[in-house]
Amino acid sequence: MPRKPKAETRRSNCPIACSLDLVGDRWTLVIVRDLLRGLTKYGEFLGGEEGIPTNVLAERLVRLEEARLVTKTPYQQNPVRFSYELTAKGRTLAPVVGAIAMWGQKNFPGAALDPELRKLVEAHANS
Amino acid sequence: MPRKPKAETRRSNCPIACSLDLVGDRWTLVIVRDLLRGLTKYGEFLGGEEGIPTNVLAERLVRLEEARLVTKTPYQQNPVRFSYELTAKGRTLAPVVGAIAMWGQKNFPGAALDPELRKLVEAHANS
DNA sequence: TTAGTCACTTGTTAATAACAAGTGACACGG
DNA sequence: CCGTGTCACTTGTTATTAACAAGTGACTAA
Repeated sequence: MPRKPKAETRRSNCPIACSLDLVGDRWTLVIVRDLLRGLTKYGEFLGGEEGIPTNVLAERLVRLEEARLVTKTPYQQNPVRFSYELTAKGRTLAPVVGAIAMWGQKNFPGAALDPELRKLVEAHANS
Repeated sequence: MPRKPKAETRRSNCPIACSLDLVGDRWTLVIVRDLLRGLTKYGEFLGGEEGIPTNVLAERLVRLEEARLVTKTPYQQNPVRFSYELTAKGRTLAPVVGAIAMWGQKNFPGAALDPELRKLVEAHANS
């Protein structure tokens, strides 16, 4: 069951399409949102109010790691436990998460952004 | 043929999660990209270099219409043909498409943004 | 009459997501 | 030492969605 042909075939040279092949799904950017908020542990992501399925979370984390947007480092031994953090490259996603957050706030009545996250996002937004 | 229960259940009140439920997939924002570029006809979207499957395109267009991001209007009779255009609300997606485009340009070597689109995106970006 | 275009729709199969349960390594309490 | 519990996953199974292929209806032009 070696599952890794991993063709890495771009469907086009458009930067939008390329980006969407990596982060264009319902879950990846909510994980990035949580990483921006400072969450680090598997169980913390799992416990979010959206209720991400565990296998989806595990798969996305390895994908983000492979793309060098996230690092996985042990924060304790016995038993070994890992913490996930955004790399510098991963943090450059903040403006896209911010733009989406702004758009969502305007267009979904009642939707409110975590204040901690809002500060982070406003640091990148200008207007 | 019961058409749609249409639960419209938000998985959370987070504006990011809400937005991703609407536009968080591999195709929706490439359609929006093409709309921003001024494409209007079904066949034009279908003919893009990414090669969107026709049933996916049809489904996304009704979804965008239902969300009032896109209007569908006949531009000729005999036979009737439609043109698709962004609404004012739809055009407010420009900053998120722009942020994604910028990110993709930085992170996918060789990816180049359509110049026409770049102008549009730079009008919304500041930095 | 025949061929062709456009904008879809309708299958059918392949891939992915969602849900449920299980696993291994350890810590702690009795 | 033994059972119970936690954490971070993995493995299966079913449901939903995407991809691919083909067909349809309303025309136009030859």
